[in-house]
Amino acid sequence: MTNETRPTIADVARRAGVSKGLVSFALNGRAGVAPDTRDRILSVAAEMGWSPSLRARSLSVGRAFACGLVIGRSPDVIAADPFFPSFIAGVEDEFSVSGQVLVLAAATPGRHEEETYRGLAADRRVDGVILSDLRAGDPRIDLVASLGIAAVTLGVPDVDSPFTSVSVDDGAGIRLAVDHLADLGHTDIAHVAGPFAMLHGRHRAAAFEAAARARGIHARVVETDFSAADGARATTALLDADVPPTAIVYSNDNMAIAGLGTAQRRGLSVPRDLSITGFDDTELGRHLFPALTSVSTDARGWGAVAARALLQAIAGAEPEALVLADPALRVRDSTAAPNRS
Amino acid sequence: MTNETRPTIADVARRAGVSKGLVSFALNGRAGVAPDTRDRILSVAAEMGWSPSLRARSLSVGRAFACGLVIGRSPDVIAADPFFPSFIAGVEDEFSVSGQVLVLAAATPGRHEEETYRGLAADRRVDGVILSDLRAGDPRIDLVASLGIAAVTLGVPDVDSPFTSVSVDDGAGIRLAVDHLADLGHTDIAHVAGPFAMLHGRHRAAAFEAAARARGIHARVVETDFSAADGARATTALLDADVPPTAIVYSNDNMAIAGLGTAQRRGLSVPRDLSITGFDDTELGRHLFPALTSVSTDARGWGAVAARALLQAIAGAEPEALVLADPALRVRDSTAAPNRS
DNA sequence: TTACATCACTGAACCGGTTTAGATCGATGG
DNA sequence: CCATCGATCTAAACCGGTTCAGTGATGTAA
Repeated sequence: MTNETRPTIADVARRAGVSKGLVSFALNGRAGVAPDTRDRILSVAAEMGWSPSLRARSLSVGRAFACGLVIGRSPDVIAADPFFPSFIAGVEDEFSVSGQVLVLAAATPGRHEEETYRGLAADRRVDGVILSDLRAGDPRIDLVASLGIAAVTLGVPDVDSPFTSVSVDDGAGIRLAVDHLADLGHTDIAHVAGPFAMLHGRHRAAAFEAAARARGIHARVVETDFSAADGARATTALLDADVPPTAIVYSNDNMAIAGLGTAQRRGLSVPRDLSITGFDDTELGRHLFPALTSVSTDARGWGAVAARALLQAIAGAEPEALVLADPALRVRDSTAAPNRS
Repeated sequence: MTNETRPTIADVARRAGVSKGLVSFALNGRAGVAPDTRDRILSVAAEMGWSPSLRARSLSVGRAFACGLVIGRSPDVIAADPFFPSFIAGVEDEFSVSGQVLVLAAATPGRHEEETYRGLAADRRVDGVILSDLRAGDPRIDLVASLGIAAVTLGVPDVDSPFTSVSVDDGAGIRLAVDHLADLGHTDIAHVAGPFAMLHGRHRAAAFEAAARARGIHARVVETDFSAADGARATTALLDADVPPTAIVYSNDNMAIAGLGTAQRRGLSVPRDLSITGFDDTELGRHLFPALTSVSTDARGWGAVAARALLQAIAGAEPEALVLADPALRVRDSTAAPNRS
């Protein structure tokens, strides 16, 4: 147990022989403090091991020094998705150097998302939030705006938004995959998409159809909820078709892995009988047999940029539209020329 | 934008014609308030849409109403591990009903863990922390104790600890896997273990060796860092042996999946040539080919129990040692009798 | 020499709650 | 009839910072 009474600003002021206010000025580097006085104050503070109470600061300046991330997917789907951990690591890269902290809230099905945001705002727990998994006509934009807290959206919303957006052209990633398969000679490709209710699910599907059209390829799309189970189901449905596709572009690695298992279970050989591409480029995909061709995005970098943008928004910066570098395609062993036997 | 001036306790007091103190008493359900006065105060408060400022409360009662979880693994390893998301969902199950909030901090290699804890404590950001991934002689126990914040450990530390521990006998899970394989006729089983520096990695390895000894089985253990890459490397090493094992017990699903890919890449058929078991029972494992036999633990339930225990510890409860239900083995298609050809 | 800035600093109000010491008042009891 | 008591309520201190108006002292220009 440490001695419970930490020094306060008043202790420092007394010891340095100045007023509380001056200590505050010295600490915050504000003008109007003589250089040698400042040094004396700071050294006394250091000597006493004083650091300002965040709670008191928080009350007087009216900021929480914290930002929130509400995750709206079900735990199972998050658990299988490598995006959030990497993204969060990126956010921390930024926050840890700026004294901010990340508050995580999970809005599981039982606990509705809106209350979670309202709760965070009612308590003024956070100065801003990161809105992920943007949906079509996402009600959270207006909700968060009306709650009066800052925000950054991951992706460009399809409704008017007063917030900075940070996005990746994941359609470009899908196009890379389609072009790669077309170059290999595939003419019948399917896309196992994420939920159309989510903007990125919808964007990727649209990019897929556009890329396929551009290459004169027969395209079909199956919608899923992003889970491995649904990825497997979609794969089964595609392979059950009268004339199944010769390649499948999945919208995440997790479903691609489940799809690979599904194809193999039916006796198909990948990539001989079916080519497969993933999205996320997870470490795991590299160790499958065959190693998964996948679209690589920089989730961690995304997190860092989003965090930085959010801090600027909290500081009052004008909203802007940030776009990250395009994803890249990592070609491995799960794609090959179609088997024309 | 909402009107920025939210009502304060003084507004409510004025409108209800009482003093600030009495509003506080009424709100916190303390004795000494006449029933009808209390009702009047509460209805005025509700009518004005007042909720107490968490910041002010935090300053005056000296609590943060938040708990921390510091994740010490590298983002890649976390990304592949379904434990944390599920665990966090469980923590949220508990926190969301008790007005607590979870502060997540990632101590990535660049940013040392100790500073992260010190930072959280220096700012009094959190009232308690959850210590996960316990290590041998874990220095965090003493550190956190000296920092004067409450804590709960996931697993029983091997050093004296003033904190409540919440644990699962994951050794029991490993034993189930070994017994299952022994029952199938395997006499030479390997274990791809987690880092021995982590207590659960060590425990599972010890349980493996004990279970193997009990069944008269030739046992070998390879240590890894829990990553898919290391799981693949360990598998390669095992299969390169003069006489390779006929079954491998992995200490997480992620490595088991990488191991499966590695075996298949060498032309081995699972389970005919090699039986494989995982640990975590991830959704993905069910959709592999072959579907993965795995040890199932209740990470979400663990999170809920740990959260509850931490709240009690913050409230001043005596430390105790909580043990959750034993894990179960989900037998699927990646295990079979050894091929004695 | 006077007027006026400027600089360094103090004192007090303020953020919005909680908590404690005491005031008021009707009821009880001897 | 007066002392005591408990219930109800108020006023003010307190948590630990930030911020702002104002005070002296010093320097500079007229």
